[in-house]
Amino acid sequence: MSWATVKDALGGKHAEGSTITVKGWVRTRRDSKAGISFIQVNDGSCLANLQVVAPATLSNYTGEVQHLTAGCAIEADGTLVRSQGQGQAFEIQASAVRVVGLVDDPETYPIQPKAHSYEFLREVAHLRPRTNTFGAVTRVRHAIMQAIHGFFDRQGFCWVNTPIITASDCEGAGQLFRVSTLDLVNLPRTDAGKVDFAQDFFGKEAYLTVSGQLAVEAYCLALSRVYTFGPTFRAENSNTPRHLAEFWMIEPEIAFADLNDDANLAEALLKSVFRDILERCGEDLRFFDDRVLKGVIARLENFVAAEFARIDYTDAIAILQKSGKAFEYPVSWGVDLQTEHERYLSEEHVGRPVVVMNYPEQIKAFYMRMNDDGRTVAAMDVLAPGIGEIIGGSQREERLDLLDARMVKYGLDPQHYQWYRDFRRYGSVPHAGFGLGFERLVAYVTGMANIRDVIPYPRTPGNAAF
RNA sequence: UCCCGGAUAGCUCAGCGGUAGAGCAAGUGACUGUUAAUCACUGGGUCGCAGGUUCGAUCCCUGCUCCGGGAGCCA
Repeated sequence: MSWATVKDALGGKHAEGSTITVKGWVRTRRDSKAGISFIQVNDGSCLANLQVVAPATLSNYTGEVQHLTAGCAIEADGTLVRSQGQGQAFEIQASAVRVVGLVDDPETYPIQPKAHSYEFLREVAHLRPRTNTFGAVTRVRHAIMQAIHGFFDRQGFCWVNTPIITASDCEGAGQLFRVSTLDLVNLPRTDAGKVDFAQDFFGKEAYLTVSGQLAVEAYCLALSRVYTFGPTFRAENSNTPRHLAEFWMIEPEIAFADLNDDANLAEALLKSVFRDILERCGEDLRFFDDRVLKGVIARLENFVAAEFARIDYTDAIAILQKSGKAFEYPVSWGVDLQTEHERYLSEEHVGRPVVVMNYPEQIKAFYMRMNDDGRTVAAMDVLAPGIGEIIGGSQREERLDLLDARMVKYGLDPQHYQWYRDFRRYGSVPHAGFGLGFERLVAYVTGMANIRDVIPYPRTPGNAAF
């Protein structure tokens, strides 16, 4: 590109005194009757704005420059100079300011130079990337994605693109979105009166994926180290700051590995990503620390520095029972841990990330590996202070007879999982993996409290706007 | 889905049984190498929707819609 980014202009990538062009959107304009206007320009390349100093001698000064308002798109040519004012090292002494796109009606332009509520900004999700917060979220989200791919690449993993449309009638987790081309108001019927899915696009019932795990296990048992990273869909009526109907999930799967290897991988991944972000996203993180959540940087630094605690579910239950806390949900062996229990364990009892391992088999999915005690499975959850469950994973049941037994116990027909059972028939090996909710990770890194504000266009029950 | 809370100007909010206010934003002017500049003036509202009570409802009551917080489900 033949013009300079704001990031490069402020970051010393262009020589002082050189003539450059910048292009971006006006954040604010201040006029001085001494004969100049100050235009804060942002192009999203970084958090900071570039101050364009426009002299009254410009031919379009009174006609255009003095009518610039927040949101207008401009190009400015000028000399990069040290700023005479406080607040920025460099600025542009403009020789020309061209208006590329004006704001039709400044009074109703939603993004004003003031604090907006997140709730309001969700209603203008197409314009909120123009705010400091959403610009920073977008850059950090990108950097996290790069950091994840970078980590796996260095570790010899292959990124496997598992299907988004699936015909597996039970992937194990959550309500499914149906995918169909049938005419809903005139459904084809079988003689028995049932909907005739044989006439549907795929010749059978199909859904959006709730997990790529079963599909990626096939590649794990050939390439040893693989992961999926893609959109995931859950049709649950969840209305919380931690749930989306459409979100992105990372699911690594490793062969010749047990639950401890799995926990080691989870710890290494998270720490590697946080280290990268601390190193790469300093300006944006300082903004989050200052304006969004005090202490978010220290939280990341502590996360990187501390060893994860690891406790058995059975021990966790004992700890909770001895805590003396009056929990809303009573604790006993066999119950799933509630949010309040997870918070106590990670925030109060150990004060750092904790991996809870080996859960009762009846509260976990059919594919998890039965432990030798006959009553727990090799499952783990990673609980982080301040966000709760961020990772859920397990060692997979690699023994066919035990897998079949668990399927039957869950009311699943092994006939429907022949391809999945094949892995256990042909060169089966111990393997393990986990699921990491990408938006929960972004929320944790940025300190944003609501997951709807770390994805560009959130999909939640009753809301698929934009 | 359950429990709480909310909906008043473009935005953030205050207010009151007698047909509405502030700050910011916008427009105009003054002033100034300014930093979410400052000052003055101006325009801007079916007080979420539908019923009910009342002489009169933005205010009280009922229903609905939407939003937020907490919980469940989970990543």
